[in-house]
Amino acid sequence: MTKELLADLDWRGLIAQTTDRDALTRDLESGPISFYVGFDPTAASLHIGNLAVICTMRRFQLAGHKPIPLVGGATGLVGDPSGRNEERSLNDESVVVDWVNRIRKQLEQFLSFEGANSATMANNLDWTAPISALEFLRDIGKHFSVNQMLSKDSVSARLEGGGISYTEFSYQVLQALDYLELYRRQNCTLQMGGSDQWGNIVAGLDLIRKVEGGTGHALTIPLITKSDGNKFGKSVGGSVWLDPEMTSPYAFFQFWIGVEDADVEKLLKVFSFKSREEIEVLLVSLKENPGAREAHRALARELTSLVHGEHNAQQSEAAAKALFGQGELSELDEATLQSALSQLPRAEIKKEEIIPSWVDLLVATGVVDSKSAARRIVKEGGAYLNNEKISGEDFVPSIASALCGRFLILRKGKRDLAAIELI
RNA sequence: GGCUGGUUGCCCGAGCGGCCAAUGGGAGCGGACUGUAAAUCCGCCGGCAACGCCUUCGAAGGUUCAAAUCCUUCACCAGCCA
Repeated sequence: MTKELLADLDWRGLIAQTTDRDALTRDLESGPISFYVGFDPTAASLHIGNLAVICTMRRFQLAGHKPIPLVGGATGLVGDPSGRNEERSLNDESVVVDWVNRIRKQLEQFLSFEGANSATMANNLDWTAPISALEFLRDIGKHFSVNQMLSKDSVSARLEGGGISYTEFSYQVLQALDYLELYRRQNCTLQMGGSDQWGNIVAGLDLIRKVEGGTGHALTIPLITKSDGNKFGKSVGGSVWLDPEMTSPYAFFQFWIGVEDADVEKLLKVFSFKSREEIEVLLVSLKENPGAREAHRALARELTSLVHGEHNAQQSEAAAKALFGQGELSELDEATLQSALSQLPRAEIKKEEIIPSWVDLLVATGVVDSKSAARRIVKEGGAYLNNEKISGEDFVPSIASALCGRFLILRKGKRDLAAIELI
């Protein structure tokens, strides 16, 4: 077992809080342990916000430990009050089932399911669904003191503010039960999560102690914030998703490229699997030659590759190069153009139909969500066709302007691109 | 269970019968400057067949020529009392 695991995590700023640090260090060094991280299906995809803890899981596995990614088929039906000041609205069961499957697939790509310390997928619905309400109250509920439950940050914050339903109030019990079950079934002795999960994790430890007389560990990682204090991971259209259908590999790549200088160091440490030495080299470059943006590029490359695969990462970078470059778009050959454009939001129109206005075309690609917004862009001087500024709200591209006879490249502002293909 | 106050656009938060698509701040978007960065400055920021029309101010009804603003019922929240 690598002894430096926790030290490395420290250096990366990935440890917010742990239970007895010495005991944890000892256990981690004395052999592989099983650890779990839960992900609730609150959307059809995981997003960048989940990535920090996913990467941390991966680091543990690379260090020889055995990950148990848990998808919350049960907890997702209830709703975690942590970090929210309002009650969630419940999602349909069928929707949650669908989301569970999608998220499970996404998690699989970050971990290895082979070898001595292969990962094991878990779903808390497996042990939660069979329990009757009475069993739950008698066997599990009895171990919880409402006084303690009320004092948890996640609950007390809600008592001050938006209130909390009995359903969400019970959430911590379910999560505690998860830890207990995994402790029993797989000798899982560590649960990790975002710092907002501390209370829930500790509830699990208490339960393990009361029911089994056992001990385990808790480790939380900090919430990743931007240098301006805002929540990290929001982009043009909202969250940056891991699902390529929801956030294209190109958009994903662009997200990292566009990160503020002040955040690069933190992001490299949190997300990159490069060694400390390699990261330090990049940081020197960032400091001495910021305009070259080498650190940004390395970050974007590595993460796009991790999430979307090497091929998509290269494609995205090539697309950015081709489309952003100072060179003439008309000089790009058809193959390059086509693969670059395949990364962009796009729409198709039939050649024999009348070509709609630039405004209509932009709306068709989904880059903006109303014609008003598109018109505004034109009026404000942020509208381009094939990298040439256009003016006039009624501007209609000509067929002759199509690159290679079939592509129109729309641009909104400095860096928001979309493609139209004439078919 | 009673009383009082609250529910406004992505978020916070003004408005308390017509001048309200609704002040202000934040976020976001466009422009200038740059390095596809930050800071700064300027502009925009419900929708549409667009000097007009349509849909928004918790939900449903009602009063009025006219309601986010008044009344009724419902839902949720907060505080005080029981």
